[in-house]
Amino acid sequence: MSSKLKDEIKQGKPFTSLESEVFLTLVHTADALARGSEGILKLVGLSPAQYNVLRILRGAGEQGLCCREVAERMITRDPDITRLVDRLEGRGLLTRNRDGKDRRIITVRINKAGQKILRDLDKPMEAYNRNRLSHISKGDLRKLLALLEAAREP
Amino acid sequence: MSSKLKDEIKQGKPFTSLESEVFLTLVHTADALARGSEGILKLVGLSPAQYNVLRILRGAGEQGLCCREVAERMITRDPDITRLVDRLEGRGLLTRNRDGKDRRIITVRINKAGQKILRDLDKPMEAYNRNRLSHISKGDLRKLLALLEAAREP
DNA sequence: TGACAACAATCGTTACAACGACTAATATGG
DNA sequence: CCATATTAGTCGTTGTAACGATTGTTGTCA
Repeated sequence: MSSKLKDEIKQGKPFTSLESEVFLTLVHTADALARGSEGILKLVGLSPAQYNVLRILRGAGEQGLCCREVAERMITRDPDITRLVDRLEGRGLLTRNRDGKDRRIITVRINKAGQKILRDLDKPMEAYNRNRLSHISKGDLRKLLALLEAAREP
Repeated sequence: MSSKLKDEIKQGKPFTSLESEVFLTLVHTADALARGSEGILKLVGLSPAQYNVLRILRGAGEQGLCCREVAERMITRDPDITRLVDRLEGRGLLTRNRDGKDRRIITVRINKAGQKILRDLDKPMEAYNRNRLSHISKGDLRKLLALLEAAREP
């Protein structure tokens, strides 16, 4: 069972370290899983980052969030939230308002249309995630989760 | 230790399933690790995909590979190898040749300049990977590797 | 207070990813 | 052996990710 990725990419040399092998396998696995979910998102014309923003805003509720907070919560970092939010606003899925005391801040809120598109995606996405990982036991999933969180630590 | 990502993204609702939580944490962790290595690659002006292609070609050695084979071995899928190879050829890091019997096939080979740029990156990349994961025991790294490989299974 | 640092968001530009249509070369099956 | 399918790679186009510079606003402290 060792060095499956090595076989797959058919490289003669072994990995230089266990850490590097974990690193490459982690990125490879994440890409493979993400690709699958992109297929679902493509049906409604959302990019993974756009979907992520909408879900963050749904989680934030009525009060909304400012751009910086959205950026901080993204699963995948994006250096230009303005453009990302621009496109979602252009499609009528969220609103922007400068309503706080601090006039630098723009509050972003998901609207009805945005919530509807998320509701339509909830079941297929959930089904995809469960299917994709259904062959791994709950115990192993919890172990994987803990190790991934450890790997993300500074 | 449970639901660290939930705290981090400050979302009120819990995850809809353990599988979804693993999915999001996996993508998030991979992104965090990949971002760090991009900083190293940026110093020499390579994208992660370009770096990946060069490493694949180094692994393939003298005989080189055709575009399709390069695509298959990529850690991160890319639907247009032509352009990717174009840029690397434009920077003089690899060569393209139509030298087989099957005249559809273009063989791509890394050259001296490409090998040099990889050699310059080897140590910093290795150091980054090891540092980033040095707080996890070898046993846990092996466990993580096995679980990631399982997660990538169809 | 007034100069300056820090911060929130935006914008200009460049390069690249993604998708599909396309050309050329080789296999296949009646 | 010819028509057709398949395969390898390329190219046109669109949208967007990335980066840096910029604008407007608020905080800070000499």
